[in-house]
Amino acid sequence: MHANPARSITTHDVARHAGVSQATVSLVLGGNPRARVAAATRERVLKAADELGYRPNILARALVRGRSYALGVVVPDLSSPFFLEVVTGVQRVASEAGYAVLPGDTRDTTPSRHLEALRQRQIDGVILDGLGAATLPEDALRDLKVVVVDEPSERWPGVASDALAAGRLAAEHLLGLGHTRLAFVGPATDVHGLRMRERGFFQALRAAGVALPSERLVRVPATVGGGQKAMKQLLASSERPTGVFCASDLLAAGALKTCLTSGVAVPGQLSIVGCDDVEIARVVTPELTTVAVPARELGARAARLLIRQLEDAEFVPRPTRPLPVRLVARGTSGPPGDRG
Amino acid sequence: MHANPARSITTHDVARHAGVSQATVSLVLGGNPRARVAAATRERVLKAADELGYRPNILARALVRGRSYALGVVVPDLSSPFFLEVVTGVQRVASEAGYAVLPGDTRDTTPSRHLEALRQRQIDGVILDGLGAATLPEDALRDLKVVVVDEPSERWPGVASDALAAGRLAAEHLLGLGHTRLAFVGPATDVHGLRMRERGFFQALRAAGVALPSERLVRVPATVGGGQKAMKQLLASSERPTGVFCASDLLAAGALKTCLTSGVAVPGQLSIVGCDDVEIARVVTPELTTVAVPARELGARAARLLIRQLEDAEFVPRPTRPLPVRLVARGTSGPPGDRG
DNA sequence: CCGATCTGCCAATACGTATTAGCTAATACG
DNA sequence: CGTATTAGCTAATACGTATTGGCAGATCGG
Repeated sequence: MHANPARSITTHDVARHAGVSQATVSLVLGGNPRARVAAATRERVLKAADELGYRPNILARALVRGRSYALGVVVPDLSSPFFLEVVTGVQRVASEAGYAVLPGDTRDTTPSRHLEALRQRQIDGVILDGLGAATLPEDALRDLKVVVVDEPSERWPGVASDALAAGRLAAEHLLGLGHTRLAFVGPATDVHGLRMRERGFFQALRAAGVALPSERLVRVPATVGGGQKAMKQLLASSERPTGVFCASDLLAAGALKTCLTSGVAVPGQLSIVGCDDVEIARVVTPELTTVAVPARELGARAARLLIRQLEDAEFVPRPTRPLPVRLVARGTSGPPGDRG
Repeated sequence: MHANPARSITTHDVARHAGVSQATVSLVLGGNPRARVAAATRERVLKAADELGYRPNILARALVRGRSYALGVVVPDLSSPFFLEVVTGVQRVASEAGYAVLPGDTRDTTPSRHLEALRQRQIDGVILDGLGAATLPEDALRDLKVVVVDEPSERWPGVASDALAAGRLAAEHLLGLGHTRLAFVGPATDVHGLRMRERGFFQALRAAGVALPSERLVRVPATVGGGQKAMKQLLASSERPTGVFCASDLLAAGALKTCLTSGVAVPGQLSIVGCDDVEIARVVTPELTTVAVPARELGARAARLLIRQLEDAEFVPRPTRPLPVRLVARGTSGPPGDRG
């Protein structure tokens, strides 16, 4: 009935136009540089391809090569600036290398279901961040290359930030300012990176001989709203903390907001330290003191690690050093009891 | 040499296991409900597919059907919460309908180049937002279904918010509070939606007989930094405005920040109205008065419109009414000269 | 009981590309 | 000049699925 009105240019068209076979066109344009083709022929093919505006059909290529040149990235929540930044890093590196990226989060699905959808698209590999990858069912990742972010694993290679140091730096900063009544705000989670932030914080407190009673350990969802709620709770507690470490900047922003609207001076009466150093840290007033985590770099490295595995069958990933984090002292931290 | 170690289950495998032909399997599983297959046979095939854990190879399907079930979304900047929200809306609807989404921005590439990459992936259609789509080269979109967001066009169907009303509502809100020394802060852009916000604002001023001298029209990039810069400029001007409309919440957040750090009371000495109502509007203190734009709904509708075109060849998109916006009065606006 | 009609299935082919085995012609070498 | 070798190309096939034309058997009408 209807011949496709605007069928796209194929290798067959190029072949006809250049007076060679389709196979030869494929040899020239198929990306295989070691193919033996006479220089003159190669020229003719390239010229014909150019004139016709040939563009390879990546789907067809994927089908025959068994490689789709597409990667998945799965995070809990793409609206979280931290994860978004990770994905951005992945995107940059991947598209540079000719890979497409299919980002997805698990806000309205489960990791397994999402991975299933990705598998049907024949993605070559996937980057997992913030999912507690260890708890995923065995075969959700079958014959898929996997790289995990911020989560050490026997099964898969990964990249990580120095989350332990993040917690420690926050603690040392507050302790160094003279705070001893401290609080921790974070989500109840089995995500390794977040657990490590927490652990680093408590280790440093213990090392300094500072105790933290359980009423100053507040568990809330890692959102702005969670931060507000946590701070309300802390302000109402019998012995108010003078320094609070929030496991993410969103939490810290929420905590700060509650302070400002409750008339609690920051950092005069209360110091707040966040974690991540995402844009929001510099938007609120005063700007957040926080621990900078190289999210984009994490994503970029994860992508490189994954692609390297895909392109080089020999490549065996070695465990890598965690990426350093650093404390960025800004406006929400200062000595305790200082009203100015 | 190496037979694929874990080749996935194909229709052939299912066929063998069920004792039917591959064609029959395809008829049963190929999604074509009007296929004539005996109930008993259909059962056998479904059972076999289930037992083997068959999952269709979408790439192969795409190749033969000439449809990839993948959509592109192109925006200027995915780190902008507004565009991100649009993309989220697209994602939701698209994945519901079995389409994959390839989001991309043009921060480090051009629209044309990005579209070229998407074309090679054989995407079925693309949603464009904030790109000044009218200026795209003709054939960057050849044989692609296109839907534009916030941009009326002869060539392509689209969905839009009532950007004119957004500007007008902001103006009327400020005028209604008694402000007459107003300012506008926005990017220099040819993006239609942003132009309309601007136009709506100025129309309402004119209707009220309020003039706005050019020194109170400030052009800066639509970022937090841009907002800070713009506000610095306005505060330094000979006749300070008492009310400022910023074309986006990021700008407004930046403007607010400059006020807070400069000791200018908001809304006591200066009122600020943003636009978009993204999360940041409720994170800053005081919370931003802003015009809520249904970004996610825009994305969702754009996706539905695009998919509808793809699935139903008969479907002819009709121009649609712009989505309503509404003013959300929060903490950054109040009567002029009020020091409280 | 025979032709017509319909049902249910399958063989074959196509989609666009990559890859391999093999063919031809040219070159090398004795 | 004859044979071995190589360079350069092509025919054929595969990837996994969808689709169509047709075939065998069943059903129906008279």
